[in-house]
Amino acid sequence: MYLHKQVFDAIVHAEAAMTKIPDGKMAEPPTMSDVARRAGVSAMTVSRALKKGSHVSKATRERIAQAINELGYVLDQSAGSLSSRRTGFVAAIIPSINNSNFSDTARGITDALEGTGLQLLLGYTNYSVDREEELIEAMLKRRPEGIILTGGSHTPRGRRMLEQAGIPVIETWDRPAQPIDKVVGFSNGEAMELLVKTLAGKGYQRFGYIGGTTARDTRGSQRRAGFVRALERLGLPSDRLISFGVPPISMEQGAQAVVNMLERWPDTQVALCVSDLSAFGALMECQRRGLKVPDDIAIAGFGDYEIAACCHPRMTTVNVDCYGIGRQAALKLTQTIQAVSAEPPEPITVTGFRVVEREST
Amino acid sequence: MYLHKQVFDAIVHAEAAMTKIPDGKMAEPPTMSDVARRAGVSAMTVSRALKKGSHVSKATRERIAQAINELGYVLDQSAGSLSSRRTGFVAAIIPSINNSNFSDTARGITDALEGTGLQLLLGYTNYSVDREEELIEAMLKRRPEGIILTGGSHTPRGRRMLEQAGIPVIETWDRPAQPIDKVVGFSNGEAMELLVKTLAGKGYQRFGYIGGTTARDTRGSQRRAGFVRALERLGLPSDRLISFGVPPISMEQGAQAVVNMLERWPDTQVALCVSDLSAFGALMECQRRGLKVPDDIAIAGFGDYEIAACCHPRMTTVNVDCYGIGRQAALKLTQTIQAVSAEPPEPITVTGFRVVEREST
DNA sequence: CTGTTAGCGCGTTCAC
DNA sequence: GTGAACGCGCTAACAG
Repeated sequence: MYLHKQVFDAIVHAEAAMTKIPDGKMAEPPTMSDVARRAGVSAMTVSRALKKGSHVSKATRERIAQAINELGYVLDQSAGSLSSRRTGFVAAIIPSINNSNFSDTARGITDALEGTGLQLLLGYTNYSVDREEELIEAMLKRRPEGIILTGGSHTPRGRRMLEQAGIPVIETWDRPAQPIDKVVGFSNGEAMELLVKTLAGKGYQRFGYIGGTTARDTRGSQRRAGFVRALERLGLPSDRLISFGVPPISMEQGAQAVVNMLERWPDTQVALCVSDLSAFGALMECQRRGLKVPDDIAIAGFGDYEIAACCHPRMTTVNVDCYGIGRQAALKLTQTIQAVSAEPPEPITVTGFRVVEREST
Repeated sequence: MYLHKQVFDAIVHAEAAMTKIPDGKMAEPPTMSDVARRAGVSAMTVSRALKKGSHVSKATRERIAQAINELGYVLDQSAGSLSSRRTGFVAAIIPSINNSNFSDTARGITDALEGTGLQLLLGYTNYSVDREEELIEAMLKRRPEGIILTGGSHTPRGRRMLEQAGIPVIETWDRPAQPIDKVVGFSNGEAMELLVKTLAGKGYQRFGYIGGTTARDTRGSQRRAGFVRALERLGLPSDRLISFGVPPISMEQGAQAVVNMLERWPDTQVALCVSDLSAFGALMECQRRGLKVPDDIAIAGFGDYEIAACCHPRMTTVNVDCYGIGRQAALKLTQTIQAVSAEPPEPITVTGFRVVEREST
């Protein structure tokens, strides 16, 4: 599959560099030495010219720039990292990329990394801890300078790899009982408790809960636990729980679940859903069936997705600082990396949440 | 920031490897030689044992496995790639991760890469070609074995880097006039034309279009062009065009745009939107204003997002094979990589689309 | 089945 | 301001 370097070099230097070789195969990219030769300097000088803040005379810098241009040279960073012992990227693992809560977190990470010389390498697990373990290993093989995880549940082997990786580890979106290293998150249970209390304060008494199978979605099961806890404290019944399939939870599942709930407990006053997406599905299904929301049944979600602010009626939900979680996680990461020279950051940052009351309750 | 390797080694080998050094700094990860020493073999044998399909005796394989376990060793793939000249990953650049159309494509890529030994490295541009150029460079610095792009519009420099990278390049979600290399996509213009024709066939005559500022969203502007073209062919007016801000287009923008449209052209019969998300925003806004959809005004979207099938009334839209685009792009990529030994794939694959008629029209 | 040698492309380090 | 030697951690190639 690969030609010998020498063979390539012969061709590359005979033809113009970096064009297609006659038989259709691709040429090898030029190296720093190729650039150096063309510019009449040493490779070291090219390396310096490519790094900002290093002293190279204007004249040679320009000759090098021209050579780079002519050859279409792109630095081989993997070779550079080997030598400098810095790979220049951090890994982040999120459950799903198609979920604006988590992609907002990714955006927060990206933004906070801006200007640090660190790049984000993103992976997604589809809510599977086994897939997470695979990803952790695949990431660590590339030697990230830090790693950001979603949640505090990992396989034993995944956890062990993280502990031994010798890099900062930030767990987010949760408050793990036994953090691996640093944490940026909030209690999903408390957030759901707050929602229940807020709605109970408005007079609702018969609450139902719609969520996914608990085993697979840690944050979802914490929200459910918070739901039950809050109702128990209020002395209200807490047994109206509908579970549907595994995450990623779909809108359609919310639609089916609310039907299920109204069949079993027709006098339910308010349905709380594990996320705005299932809440939206429930809301639309109610409308389809001619039920008035919130008069016939109230509905609330979790996450404050765009859809919650835009649907009709607008959805009551819990806003969590997705973007801020990402920003602060990345910040804590870079601070930890620089901790040799500066003060190490706090091990735990608790992020806020708040109930957003809208028309659906 | 970093200690000398020697210093680390001294500490690491004095203490147990890979634990925190007393003062809180992290230890360097163990190397293959560390594992080899502990297992009483050469580094090369460790390398072989780590690679499936290579012949290492059961006894030594087990000793190595134990040493790896005890040390918590994880292969340094970046060093390996330098030597083997294979990085084991492909790059994909999509406009937004928080968009189920594109994340479905990413999922298709991931799935098609399964078992090939190739990993996906994902980047997102926020619909900016400048950001795309940055990403292309950042990706190429890590030497991907192939690259998958969204759309056919790139900066001149981005295009040049891609042409010279010496790796397969797949442009997707579009049919570029001058492809860089291979293409997996469809004509966004034709797809929108088909939607217009289908709805005209149902008797609609006064069409409006809601989309983003055209300069920034190539696929959006192609859809708009298709809209205009189809109406001209049908001899119907094609001047009812509402443009709102830059992508990513939000639901809220769709809501504002439909209001705008109904103020300017109150007798509009059907509003076509650049995507289901803006169409949904428009739909909800109409309901808020007491307009009946589709009786007072019909609405259609583009993309067949989950929300289109779930909202009330359900949304007419154009289904495009997002997942299939990803699958086929990755397939074409791996086929091209292996093309030295096998048949090279077709340069262009055209993917399908179809109108999904629902209740909103 | 296993070891040795060499070198991947670059940055560190030191010398000039 | 510039260059030469060396090594990062690993694997290809060859030898045994």
